[in-house]
Amino acid sequence: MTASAARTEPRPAPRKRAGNGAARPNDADEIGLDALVGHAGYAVRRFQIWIFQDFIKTLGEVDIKPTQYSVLTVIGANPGLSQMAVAKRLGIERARLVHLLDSLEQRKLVKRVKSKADRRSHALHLTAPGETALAKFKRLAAEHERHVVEKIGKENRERLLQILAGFT
Amino acid sequence: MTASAARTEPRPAPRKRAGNGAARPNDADEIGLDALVGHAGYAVRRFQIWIFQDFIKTLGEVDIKPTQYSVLTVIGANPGLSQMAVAKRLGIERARLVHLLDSLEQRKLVKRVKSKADRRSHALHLTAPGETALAKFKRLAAEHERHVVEKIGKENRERLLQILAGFT
DNA sequence: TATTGTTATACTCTATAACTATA
DNA sequence: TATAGTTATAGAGTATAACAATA
Repeated sequence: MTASAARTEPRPAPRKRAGNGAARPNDADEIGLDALVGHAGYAVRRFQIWIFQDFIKTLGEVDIKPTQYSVLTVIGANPGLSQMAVAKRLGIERARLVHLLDSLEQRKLVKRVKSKADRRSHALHLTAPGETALAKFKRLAAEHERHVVEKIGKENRERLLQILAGFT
Repeated sequence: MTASAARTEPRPAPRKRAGNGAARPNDADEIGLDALVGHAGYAVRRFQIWIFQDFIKTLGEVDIKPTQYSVLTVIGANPGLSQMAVAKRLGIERARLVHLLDSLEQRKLVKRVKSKADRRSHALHLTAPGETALAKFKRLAAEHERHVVEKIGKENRERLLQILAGFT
């Protein structure tokens, strides 16, 4: 066992407070998380909420959410993709992608082109204004990414990306 | 610049495919993510989805979701907490906690006790069967945590917990 | 028969607002 | 006035199922 021993096992609850009239920690941030501190999922979820909130705020002026950004980015880098291909790649339900694309198409950022090879499917492309807009979104997203660096540090962000590289 | 240089800046899109009749990557996993690979939020979100799915599956036999587990754990470690205190500590809307507690109370895992100090608030406690059940949930959660280790490795999980320790 | 895009439904989660009873 | 718990509503997000057009 190293100094940073595995904390996979449930550890004894930190001194339970008396449930009686004694001062209970209803007030401050002295409420113990107990086993939660040993669960990666808890920290990851809280971090994910923080990071999405910052993304939404930073790209608020252009009204682009993380999922919309991911769809635009993938279409921009792979013009002609079908809706199924985008949905599978990003782990979005194809039924949901329909509504996402409806919105992006109404905003004239994306266009659905009827595929000649397979007339069931649509080839997805950015419009000319869509290309311009995406460039701006990427600049704002880079600004958001700098907020992440400010929050957890440059090296920690690098490590995080390396650790999670498998979850493409 | 080190070998693992910062990838905060938007990088040139990897060779765009021809949008014409050439083979488009609608089929395989050769679809480039472009700028998304440089965003911590994307990897974190994908990982968070994976980890929650594994948690839900691993604790499926006892029908406990991550949020329910977090509520039970915090009440177990801090008996007598008010609903507001739990909601604030875990970042849950107090309106939503009402329904979560309704469900947990119906399952006889938690009880709401009228507080004598402040008759507006409820002191939250685990029931006796709730204590027993939580012990089992913690064992299953530890099993889930071992799946995380299998997925990303023991050291990487440790590093992740350290990096995200601030997001309590 | 199977697949693509679509529509529809239901359930969860999030975000608000308003109400009540207490403080 | 303000707060704790509750109720209600609307909007995302997720999970399904079913349908039309096409393969």
